[in-house]
Amino acid sequence: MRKELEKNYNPAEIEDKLYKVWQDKKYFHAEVNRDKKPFTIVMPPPNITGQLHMGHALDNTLQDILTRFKRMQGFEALWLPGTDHASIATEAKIVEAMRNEGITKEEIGREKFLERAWEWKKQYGGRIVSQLKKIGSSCDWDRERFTMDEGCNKAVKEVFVNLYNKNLIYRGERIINWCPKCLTSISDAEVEFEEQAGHFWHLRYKLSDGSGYINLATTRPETLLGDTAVAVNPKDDRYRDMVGKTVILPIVHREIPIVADDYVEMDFGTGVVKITPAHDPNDFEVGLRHNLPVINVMTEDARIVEDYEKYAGMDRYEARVAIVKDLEAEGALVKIEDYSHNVGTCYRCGTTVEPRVSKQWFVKMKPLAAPAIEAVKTGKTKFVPEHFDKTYFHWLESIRDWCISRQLWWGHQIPAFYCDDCEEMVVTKDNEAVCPKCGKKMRQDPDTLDTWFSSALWPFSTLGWPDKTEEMDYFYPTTTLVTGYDIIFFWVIRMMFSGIEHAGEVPFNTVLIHGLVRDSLGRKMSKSLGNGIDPLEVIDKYGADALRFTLITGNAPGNDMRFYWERVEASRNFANKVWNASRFIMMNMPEGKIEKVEADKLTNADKWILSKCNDLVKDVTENLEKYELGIAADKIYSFIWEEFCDWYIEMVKPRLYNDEDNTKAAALYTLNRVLVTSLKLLHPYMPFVTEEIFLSLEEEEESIMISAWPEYSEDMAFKSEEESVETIKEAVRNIRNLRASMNVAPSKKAKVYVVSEDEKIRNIFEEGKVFFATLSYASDVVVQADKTGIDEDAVSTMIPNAAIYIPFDELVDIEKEIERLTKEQEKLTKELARVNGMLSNPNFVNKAPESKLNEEKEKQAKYEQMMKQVTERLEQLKNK
RNA sequence: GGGAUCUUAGCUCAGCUGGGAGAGCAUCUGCCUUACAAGCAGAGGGUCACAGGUUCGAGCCCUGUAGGUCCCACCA
Repeated sequence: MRKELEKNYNPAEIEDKLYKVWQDKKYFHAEVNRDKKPFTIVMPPPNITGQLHMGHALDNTLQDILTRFKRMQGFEALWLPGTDHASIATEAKIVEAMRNEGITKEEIGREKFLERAWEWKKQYGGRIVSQLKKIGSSCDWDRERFTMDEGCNKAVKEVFVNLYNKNLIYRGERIINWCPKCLTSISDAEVEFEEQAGHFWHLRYKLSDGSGYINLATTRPETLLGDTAVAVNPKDDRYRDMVGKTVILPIVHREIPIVADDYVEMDFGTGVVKITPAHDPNDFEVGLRHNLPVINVMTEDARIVEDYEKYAGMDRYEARVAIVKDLEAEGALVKIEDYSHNVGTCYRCGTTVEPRVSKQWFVKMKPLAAPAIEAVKTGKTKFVPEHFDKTYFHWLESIRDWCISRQLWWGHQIPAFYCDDCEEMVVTKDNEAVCPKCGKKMRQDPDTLDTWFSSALWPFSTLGWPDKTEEMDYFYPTTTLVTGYDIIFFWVIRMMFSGIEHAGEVPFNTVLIHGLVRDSLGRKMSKSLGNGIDPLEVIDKYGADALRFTLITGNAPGNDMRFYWERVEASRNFANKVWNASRFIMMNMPEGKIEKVEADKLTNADKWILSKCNDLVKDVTENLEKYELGIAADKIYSFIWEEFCDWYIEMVKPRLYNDEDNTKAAALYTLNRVLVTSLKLLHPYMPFVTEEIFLSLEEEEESIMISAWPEYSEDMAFKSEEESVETIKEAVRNIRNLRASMNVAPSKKAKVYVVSEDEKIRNIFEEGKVFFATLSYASDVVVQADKTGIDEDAVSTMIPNAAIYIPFDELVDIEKEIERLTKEQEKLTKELARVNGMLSNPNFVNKAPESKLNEEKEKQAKYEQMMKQVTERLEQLKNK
């Protein structure tokens, strides 16, 4: 007995249940299977501290659609999930939690801190995973990984040592971006610039020889403590004589040189720059060129160092106020101007970055970047949409060395060891090292690696690399990477050069880029604005299928989208539509298996929808293969709703309700076949509702998600039947239109005459009489070759090669009828003018492709014929 | 300063290799027609930002202009 479905689709009741079955039956699991082709996606690992947001929902829906599609197509589809340790973000959260308890990480020490961190991971790492399951992600949880698990750890050490041995990793004292709040270095990519309102303090420095002053301006007067020079442009005539002289630095009263350097722009400000090598990356470079001393004036947390007694311990902004005041007192302050400029901030905490000179580890980027550029240039890896490759190239071409060491505890500790006695350094995969010179046990570098160092290895570290595993051999390179454009720099680029360098091949063939999900006003969803919409709330209210469908329709790849509840509602309505169509079909379905009906037993209507469905299969498959997920979804939507529900199901009703009808079996077969095919095509998008229906409908099948993807079949292409039914649809539409414009109630049925000299047309209407009658509210349909017996006052409408008359007697208003037909005539006149214009243009006739030419000729014939009909009818009415 | 991208119906957006402008929502008019009112049948609504060019033909390709968004960049 087939299960009866509820009147409305209720996602909440079935989603978790279905997901559990899928998981228990291991449908998500992939194994090396040499009989099948692999399809691989590695999931961008969400942070363990994170909670599911719309970005994850979109990202994972895209991946799930591709995975489910390929799995059904017969690929060994592996979607490998995992989480990221997110060093800075996680450490910051733990430190904060500890602060609330009144303890610091230094107090409990590294070991105890890491214990706590792992505890935290255990507690919260699972949260995001369970949330990913709520949206239906069909990833292989048996292969779930973590960027700090044993395997990843091994890969990280391997990579570090390899790069070090190739001289592609080095340690050095450089100026780096320092976050005074997170108390760690961060990479260039982790600095976000924001426009801030500030000031320009115009200062004047006295020349040591007493010959005058030099004026300059600065946005950071507090760094003056660390100034070691003043610079001008060598071509600047105004200052040429001063180069080589010295000035007295106000407040500090240190004597510093005036140097000439190209870096200085002559026409900006006074053309003079104060040089603070320790606190500005450009100044640092100038300092190197001129051998200037580097004077660090700030502590790790951006307070003034003890050397400057008066300001010692002051925060950089307090010191600014104090120093400006003292400059004024000294007569060195000329004026203060409002000025807004770009300030670098920490992408994690938003604190203004303090450039700082310190000893850090770096990856030498140029040699690694070159092959990564090449791989995209030669098409080994393609971006979708393509234009994102420009972003990729630009970044890689102008890349600077990557600072990878972090002054944090949570992360991969750098595998470098130092001897405290002889300063010897060893880089090794071993967990301990002994000094090769003095035999003493060495001390490991306390720093950890940038989170992105380990995520860069994700596509192969998760497959067992550096070991030569079967998985690595079979699933690598992965097929597709799905991610947002906002992390191309952080992640995609680093995976690319890492994959090429270490695994010997690009990590993925295609990078599918998507945009951001914004709120309905187009703003970024953020915690501080409080405008974020929780995907779980959406799922709760409307179901995961509705959320998924909303996220991938109505938007082109790579573009941002706005989130509207109305759109979710529309998606939910669609799920409900599918549900109800299925419910209707099941209500009419007899017990037992549906027998296949051969083509010669099918009606035109059956063949029409089967043929349309066949085309849909082809289109959707092609679109999915080209990553046009939104287009494919639109096609499925309009096929199911418009063609199948609004037309075919309505056409077929009289046959179902009449047990005498000898085409009933054909109708049932067709309904079933089209429904099952549509469900399969829809399944990657709406996995839950399709599965629930499929299981009630196809009792002998195990699950839609492991059923075979439909394939286009020549046997199901019925082009002439398609045309026949389209002709009848045209007639139906005209009649409905007519009735609506005349305000005829649907309950009022009327006789409909179809008049055509064309026998073929008459046959079409005879064949489709049953459904044509229902759809056009006809009490009776009469098909004939001429107008014999038709009331002169009948209303009429034309379709190509046929006229339709409805004798509405009392309702007919001849004047209005003439008016209506005149409008139709005008319309046809316009169409004819267009098509005649084209066909009488010799350039068009000579140059246009033949198919286009024929198309237009057919239209011309059609319009001429209709014109003739309309004109005749008008004559007739006017002569009355 | 450089680059990317966008400008299409009242709103939010589709529109694949150039061949008669589409969807959802909103609006208007009828319908409780035994799958669905989360529905059905209809209707209105667009100089495809602007100006040139290529082409038989341009929303789509090229050039320029205006406006918006985003990314990158060391003008203190």
